[in-house]
Amino acid sequence: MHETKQRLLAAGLQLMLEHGYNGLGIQQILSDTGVPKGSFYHHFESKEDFALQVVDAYVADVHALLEATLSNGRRAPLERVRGFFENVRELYEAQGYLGCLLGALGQELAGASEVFRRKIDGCVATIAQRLAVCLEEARKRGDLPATTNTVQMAEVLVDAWEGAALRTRLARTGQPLEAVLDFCFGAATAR
Amino acid sequence: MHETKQRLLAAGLQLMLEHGYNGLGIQQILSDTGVPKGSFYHHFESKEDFALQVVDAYVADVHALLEATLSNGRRAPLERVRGFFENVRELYEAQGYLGCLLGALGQELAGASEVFRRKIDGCVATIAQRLAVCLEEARKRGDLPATTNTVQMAEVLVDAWEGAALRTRLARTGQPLEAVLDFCFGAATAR
DNA sequence: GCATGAACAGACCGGTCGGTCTAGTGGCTC
DNA sequence: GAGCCACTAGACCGACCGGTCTGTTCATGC
Repeated sequence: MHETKQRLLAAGLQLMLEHGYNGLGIQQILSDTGVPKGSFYHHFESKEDFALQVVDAYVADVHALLEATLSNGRRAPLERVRGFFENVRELYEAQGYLGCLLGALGQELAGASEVFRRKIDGCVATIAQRLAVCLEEARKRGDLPATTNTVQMAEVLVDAWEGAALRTRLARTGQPLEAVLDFCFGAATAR
Repeated sequence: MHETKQRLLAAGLQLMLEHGYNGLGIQQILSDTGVPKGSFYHHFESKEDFALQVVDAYVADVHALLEATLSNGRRAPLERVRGFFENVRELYEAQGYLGCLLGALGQELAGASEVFRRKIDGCVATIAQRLAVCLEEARKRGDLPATTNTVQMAEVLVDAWEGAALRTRLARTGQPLEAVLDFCFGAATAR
């Protein structure tokens, strides 16, 4: 991918986390990156197109992290799932506790834009599906009660996580993230 | 309170849930309510002042519901807490699954506005505190394990709920709300 | 019947928005 | 070295933004 385009996407991720979609003007992206407007509209059809590509880049990173953590055969499957979230928490910390881009854009735009609503819902669902596979593995090993609905549990895990990410954004602390993990993982196993 | 002001606040709640803060123009509020701009700026200092008052009205409703459900002495305390969330779920359903205003504005504005960040964080924390009181009552009765940290549990409950509310907004279903409640209440007691 | 001030009414303002347009530039191919 | 095209560059556009201003209406107290 062209270097200018990459620079724009990287800046877009950071700026959109901070200001949201409507709160972020094209001009600010251009000033921050030193890219002229002509280049921007050469690489992207519109602001919406740009934001959707920023989301794509973001979820690509998430899936890379999923791949890296979930397929690690040496750890127990439940450990791998928790390890994934712990890794994401560290990422949030490095970004100054601004939460999750999917949650931020989802909240802001789901009410007004079907395109974003569907897109982000799909991204979240896909992430949950990958976690569900690993949870199912744990269930079969007896690490989870045999009656556990692992698909639903993965959904709950992701949803609760997104809520904790929002709180992290509000309180500027990582504490909600830890708390939600402790609760969910403590709860799920000891049923 | 003046009737015009009330009309503006009521419309503001609905419109802000749908379009967010930055996505909602003053003009649209005025068209929807038939109120001229002069009246708007007579009742409110600015758009920000308006939004903060919309939030105030929203949390006042939430606290009224908390009062109504939590102080009901006939039900067990844990039942009352769950009953509160069930009531909120019905509210969301009536609004077409647009989620929670605190979550929506929190996500959109926490990164850019300290005023909103602090305000909404405070509102969420206060709600959690009231739930914690009821959870503590449950713990003392033996409905929760004696070791339960009820303050933290209340926080987790609220955070997870906000996450489910976001998902509800994305998927336009009440299902995530039910799932998170089932998980949390099933988990908390059977530890 | 007159003064007062809250509330209504909307024209108007500068600034910023997303987006377009034309021009220029550098490097590749033949 | 001519032609081509991806890319850079930024002036420019109409629309719309939040907010101000001037004026009017109307209920109330005296």
